[in-house]
Amino acid sequence: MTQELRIRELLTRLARLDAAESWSDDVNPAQRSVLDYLTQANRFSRSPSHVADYLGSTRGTVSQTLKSLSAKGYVTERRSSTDKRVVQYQIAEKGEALVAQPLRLIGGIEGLDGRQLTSLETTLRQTLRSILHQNGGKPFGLCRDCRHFQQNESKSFCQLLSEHLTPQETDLICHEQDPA
Amino acid sequence: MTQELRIRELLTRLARLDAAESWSDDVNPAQRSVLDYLTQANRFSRSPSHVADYLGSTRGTVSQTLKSLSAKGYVTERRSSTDKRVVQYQIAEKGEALVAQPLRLIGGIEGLDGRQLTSLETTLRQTLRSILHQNGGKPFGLCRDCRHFQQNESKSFCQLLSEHLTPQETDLICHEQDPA
DNA sequence: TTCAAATAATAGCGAGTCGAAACTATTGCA
DNA sequence: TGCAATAGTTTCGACTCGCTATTATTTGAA
Repeated sequence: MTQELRIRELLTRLARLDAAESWSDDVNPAQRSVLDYLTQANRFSRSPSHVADYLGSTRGTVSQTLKSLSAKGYVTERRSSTDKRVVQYQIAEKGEALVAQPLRLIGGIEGLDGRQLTSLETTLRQTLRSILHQNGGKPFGLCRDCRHFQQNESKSFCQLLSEHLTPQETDLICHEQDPA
Repeated sequence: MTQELRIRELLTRLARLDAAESWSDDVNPAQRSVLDYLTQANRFSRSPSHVADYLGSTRGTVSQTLKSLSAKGYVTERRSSTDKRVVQYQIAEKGEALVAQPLRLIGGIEGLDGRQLTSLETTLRQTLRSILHQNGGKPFGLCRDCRHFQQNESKSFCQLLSEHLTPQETDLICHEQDPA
């Protein structure tokens, strides 16, 4: 048993325990992951395709998950006016309340000291980048770390989409993000 | 967004990408997790109950998963002679071959340097221990790290189960393990 | 010794995931 | 204008998951 295999085991086991716990009354782990993503993604990145790309899933599966969440009132959906094919999802209050609930994994992570936390985040992020590179996947990084991000006198702008950005939006995930 | 939440996201996202990839022709991620566990667990720890405890799942679910794996020839099952209620599963050659296949997550982890690897393993293990403690769960540690483990002149013995152990067995997971 | 409680495994239910493939509606480009 | 690409949905079959019985078997206490 190599160290790499042991680490994979640890990683998947932690995630599994977290998933087992993240069941709530009527939201399963996959649905919760979608809610987690929606709270972090900007308004250009909340369609079924983007969620599917982010989660390594398929449009079909995510479409069903979003429909189910919508039916239960955790998200709201709206057809885009500019491109009538796309549907923009938005987390509802009920969804935000659920995401805010604490989980044991968080509790476990909180037991680590500051140096360990920073080191852990760096290492995991590096691993993720490497996997995404192998997959040819998008990085889904933050708006403000993007090549197309522009800031003038506290006003932010996306050059790619030609859109103005509110201050909060610069800290959200964008599906078009291309690290600067 | 706190650092703890970001780390949870990273962890679950890595696991999800790994799961998405770990589909093979006819084995899904949950089934693969069971196979992974069976390759690491000793002969006292391979019943549906133990697998369920380890994976944070339920006996019902695991029972079906094992039946399915058995039907496809990845594991073999045998009724215990001492306690006729228990079923002992055993990984088959076909199962071992599948588990040995490399995954992208492993590739990503391999990109880390030695210090990072060790630090990552330590930190994840510490987090896991903390979560299990909150859950009241069993640690599922290795035989040789157990309170009931005894070694005399290269002969190993489990005091709890009054069983002799082969050298290989001392490096396997035991459901009764109680850290020394 | 006997009999009830505990334990191990399994079965059935309903909602939902998952990948894959088929299908509809739009958009964009040549 | 027309046809390929794209976004989303739907359907299919196998399976997971929590839940609630149900059946063996074992254990422990009267």
